[in-house]
Amino acid sequence: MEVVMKKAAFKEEIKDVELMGDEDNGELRRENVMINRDIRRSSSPANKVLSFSKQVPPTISRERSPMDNSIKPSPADTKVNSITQLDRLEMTKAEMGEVREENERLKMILARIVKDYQSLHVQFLDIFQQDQAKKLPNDTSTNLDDHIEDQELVSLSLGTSSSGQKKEDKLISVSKNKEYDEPNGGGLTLGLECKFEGSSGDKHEVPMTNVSSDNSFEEAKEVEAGEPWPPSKIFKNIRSGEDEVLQQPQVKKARVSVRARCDAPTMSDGCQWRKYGQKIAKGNPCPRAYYRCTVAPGCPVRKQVQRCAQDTSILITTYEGTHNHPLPISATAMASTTSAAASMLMSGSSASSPAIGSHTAASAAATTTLNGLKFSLADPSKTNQLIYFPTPSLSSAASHPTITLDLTAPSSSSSSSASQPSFFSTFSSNPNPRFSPTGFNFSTSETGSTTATLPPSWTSGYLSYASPLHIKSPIGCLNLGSKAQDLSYQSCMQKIANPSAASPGQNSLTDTIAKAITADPSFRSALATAITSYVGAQGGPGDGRAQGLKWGDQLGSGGPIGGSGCASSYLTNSGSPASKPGQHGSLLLPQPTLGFASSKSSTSASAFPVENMKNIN
DNA sequence: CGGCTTTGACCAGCGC
DNA sequence: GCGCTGGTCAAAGCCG
Repeated sequence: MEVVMKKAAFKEEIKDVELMGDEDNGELRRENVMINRDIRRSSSPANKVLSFSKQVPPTISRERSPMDNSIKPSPADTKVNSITQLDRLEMTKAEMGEVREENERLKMILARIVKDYQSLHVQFLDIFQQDQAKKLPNDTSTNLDDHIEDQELVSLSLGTSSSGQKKEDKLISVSKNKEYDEPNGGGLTLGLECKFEGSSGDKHEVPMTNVSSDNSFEEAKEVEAGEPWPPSKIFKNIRSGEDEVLQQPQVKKARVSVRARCDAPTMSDGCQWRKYGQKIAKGNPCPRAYYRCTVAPGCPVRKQVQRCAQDTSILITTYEGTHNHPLPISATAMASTTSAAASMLMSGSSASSPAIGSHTAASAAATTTLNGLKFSLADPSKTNQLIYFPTPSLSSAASHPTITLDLTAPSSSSSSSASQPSFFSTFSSNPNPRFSPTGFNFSTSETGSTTATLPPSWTSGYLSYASPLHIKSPIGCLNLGSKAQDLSYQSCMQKIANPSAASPGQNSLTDTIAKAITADPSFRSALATAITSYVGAQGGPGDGRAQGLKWGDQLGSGGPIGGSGCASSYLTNSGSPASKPGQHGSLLLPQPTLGFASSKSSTSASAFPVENMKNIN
């Protein structure tokens, strides 16, 4: 019913926009014709008098008309007339300028109207598709389903996919609306707004519309390290604002782990953490540190920090729990990412758990809707999978749904195919049908063979979250969301990840990918959510909106982010001033970043503009 | 002196 | 039931 109503509403909207657009187009065209005609007349010496006639009373024109022989101007009159003509010429020039400006304005208005229309159209199509998908049985055995799936799922496994990766390994899919280079952004809020709890800290508002009841955000298991998180012990400690846990005791809270190259002991995520333990985990000589959020007493959020056994330069930070307090903006950035990932995971796992576990006939593809995004949990054996189910080798202890955000640049030695830093998503699950560890990797990794890999061009473009969605640059600007956000994310990421990654030859690929991404509002939303999380929001407290951020340049310029020593290889990609103990330079960054800094710097994270991070939960 | 880190002990879950 | 492992606690020490 809702979908039908939405459809109807969108149809109305689209009709309105169409009508308005047509009307406006007609009016604008007429206006432009008139204006251009005037301009032509004005600019043509022969027609100068005619153009004046528009402003000058007919009597005057007639006075100067050469055809009017009855009035012969005297020499004095001629002199006066010439002076008058000079004045009029000046007036014409000024008028031309105004006309040009007006013309430009009209053009912009027209473009905006067209964009709006396209946005609405995309939204309508998306809703229509969702409606259609609902009507269709889950049984994908039919060709019809396959066809629809093919339509809706478009692989983004372009570019740096591993050699062994086939097209069938598509993990990330976008809808078929590829034809829209200017997908809508108007309706895609992406759920990136971080709302402050205000006085009632209990309510954790999660922007995600379709997040499962478990809004709380948990950290992903360290999939790569193969170290499953222990089960639900956390629940005992996390109570405040964790009602959802009680509601769904069988579902463990999602965890989100972030992999990033970092020299610093920890990543500075804008939060204040206190170390409360350290363990040597099995299979990893590097100790695992346990941190507890100290921003507010009783905050249940914890994080674990451990270096990757294979590559000690990679720092794996796993977040778990729900903040019950406002957070710095930088924390919001991370929170948004993790929240989005966790929400995706949670909603996906809950929606698809049966399919995952049983691999029944209906397991071919379960669709998870997150904030309007559709993330399909698909059977690994099928093509067009959005979510990849990794090896069962993950121990059953991996009872937590997990998402891994991988920001690590590909290791030349370990990465088989990806020679460029890239994003990819890894959705994984263990045999445990209930809690599928899920990886959401935004980069290449050693496990890239089992993950969808986005092309390196991702890092070479311009990705902005703004409305409307459109390609802004040949490299591929993704304008996501409805907010006046302008994030030069890709350029930033490129600088961060690999300055040399963006080669001219990749532009076409980038375009293709950008188009593919922008074609699907759902994926845009997901992508935007995840990316925005990293990019962060600039909005102040109370203004949860991620606002126009342009931190790519700053990142690239080796700005104060250097203070955040961590993930330097990715975010600064240079010998950024490695964070020294006690160095808090990164905290001066106005723009949210994946500020990676030493653990000590975290204590000063409050220097960041405060923004709510609770949507992580 | 307060806050934080360190570190060994303790507890709980899970597999065998 | 036992051992292994992950996670947490809390005392001791360190630091600003």
